[in-house]
Amino acid sequence: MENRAIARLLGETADLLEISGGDPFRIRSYRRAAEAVENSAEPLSSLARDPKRLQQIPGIGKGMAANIEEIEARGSTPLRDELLARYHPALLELLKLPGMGPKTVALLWESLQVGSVEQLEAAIEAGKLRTLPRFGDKLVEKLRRGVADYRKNSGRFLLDAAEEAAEQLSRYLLQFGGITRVTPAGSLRRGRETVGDLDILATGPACAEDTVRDAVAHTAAYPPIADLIAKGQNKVSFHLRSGLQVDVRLLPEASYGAALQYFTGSKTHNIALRQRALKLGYSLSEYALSRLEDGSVAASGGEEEIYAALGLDWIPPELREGSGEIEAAAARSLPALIEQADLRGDVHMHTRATDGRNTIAEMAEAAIARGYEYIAITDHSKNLAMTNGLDDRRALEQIRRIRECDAEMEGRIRILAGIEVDILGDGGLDLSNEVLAQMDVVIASVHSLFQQPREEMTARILKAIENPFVTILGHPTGRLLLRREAYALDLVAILKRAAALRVAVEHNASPERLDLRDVDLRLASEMGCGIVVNTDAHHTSHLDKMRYGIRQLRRAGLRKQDVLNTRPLPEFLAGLRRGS
DNA sequence: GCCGTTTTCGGCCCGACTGTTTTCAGTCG
Repeated sequence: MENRAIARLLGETADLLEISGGDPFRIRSYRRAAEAVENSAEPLSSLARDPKRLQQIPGIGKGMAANIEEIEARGSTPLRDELLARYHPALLELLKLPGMGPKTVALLWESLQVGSVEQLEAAIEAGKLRTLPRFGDKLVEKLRRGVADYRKNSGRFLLDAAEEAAEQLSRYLLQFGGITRVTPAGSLRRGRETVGDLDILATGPACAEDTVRDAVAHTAAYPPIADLIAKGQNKVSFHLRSGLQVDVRLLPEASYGAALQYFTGSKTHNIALRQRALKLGYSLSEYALSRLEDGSVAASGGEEEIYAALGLDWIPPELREGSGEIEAAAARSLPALIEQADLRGDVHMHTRATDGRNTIAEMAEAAIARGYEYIAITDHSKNLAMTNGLDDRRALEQIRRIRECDAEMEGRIRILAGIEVDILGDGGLDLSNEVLAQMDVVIASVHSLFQQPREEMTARILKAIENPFVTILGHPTGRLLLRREAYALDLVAILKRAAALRVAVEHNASPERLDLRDVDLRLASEMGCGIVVNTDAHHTSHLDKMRYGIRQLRRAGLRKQDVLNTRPLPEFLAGLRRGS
């Protein structure tokens, strides 16, 4: 079973346990285990036979290792079976409604036999909720709205949409005299591919205790607000019209570092950090790191000083997922993560020859403006007819135009000739080897393989990448690989053979499609498969999306040397040949 | 259920907001 599926079962058990009123600490240990499993770089299915190795994962002890083994063996645990016999699985959906926690779910179930979103809706309409203790008009109304919102959108937002919303809100907040700094925190700062809600931190003289009231009022008056969820002393929560939930905190300068640390999360990271603080005689809150003995402040203004006071190197937000980063920071062994400035080239982009918007020269100029030393023009091959894909003849013509344009650049940038070739149903390619041999970069993608029997896909991908001219395994293969369970792909076999795996930035992806997982990038790197990050730009402006790809690599803990297109051109090209 | 410079028992992160209450429970991040 895939790690993610195991994690889901453990998390589900935690939810059910919570509804049943179980021991909070036992619940927490299931949650911790779920996160540990999800973040594990190694597939647990390979570890499950060896309890000793399972137990080396922090948060997994003897009992949890046994649970995981049983999940691997038969898909559930005795505790989970018992809980599911008592509670309907649809109860778990109820937990997703705002204002609905385990206690309320249990109450609704036990007193009204309400066990699903549908039944809750019916109970609200029938006025049954008002008979329960603690259920006033406001709570019932909140649940009614919650059900409506749940039906409307239960998804997360793409990083770039969240970033855009954050920038707009920042501009508005900064108009208010005395708000001097606005910083996005939460999963946006951690660079998650999708963002569930937006955490925004604001500070400045206006956020001091005696004046914050006006700043809060200004925040709550933000025009795009669809509905206000909460307004407190220094916190405002609301939904934007897009449905994105935003939490704004207005805090005095003195506690900005502690607040930024706190609101950046992740939750797991923060819990681990607080435990460490306690051991060292401190207490950490969103206001300060303070000494337990007398409550005096040890650090609060900046993140660096807080981490330093706890004996840690500053931890980049992308690594704050509670997966060993604190231990690494204590041992001074955090990786020096790749930076955008390390990149020397973007090697996947389209032009007007197929479905791009710009010419070769325009793409090259845009790349020069972004400081690149080389690019590759990689239009589609003929199998993607709807994009006007290139056949052998047009591909040769395109190579000639690229070479010509490259010469005209007079060394300002190198333009490589490339192609995004399709892996056909039988594992063959839709351009001839004679043409592929003249390309500098051949990205093999799997558009048409989706139609094929799933159990044969591994063999077909392997056959395709055996072609000596194929240099990068590309889109949407990456996503396919990640859903290896669903598509029955042998990820390890493929990564062992592939020269390089492309990490693409999907400029037009939906949240469901954008699910490249950090662990797979690490795994690919460990298997000796090169990593290439590129944008798949169809327009010059798409080149700016590279920053999202960089965030993904950073979250996977990758360094400059792990990524091929940080290298000078000759070494980049050499890196595309497996084993060299 | 996990974990150990508090080490095999007895701990386990912290604070704010809301609604329905008059001292607090539940939810949330």
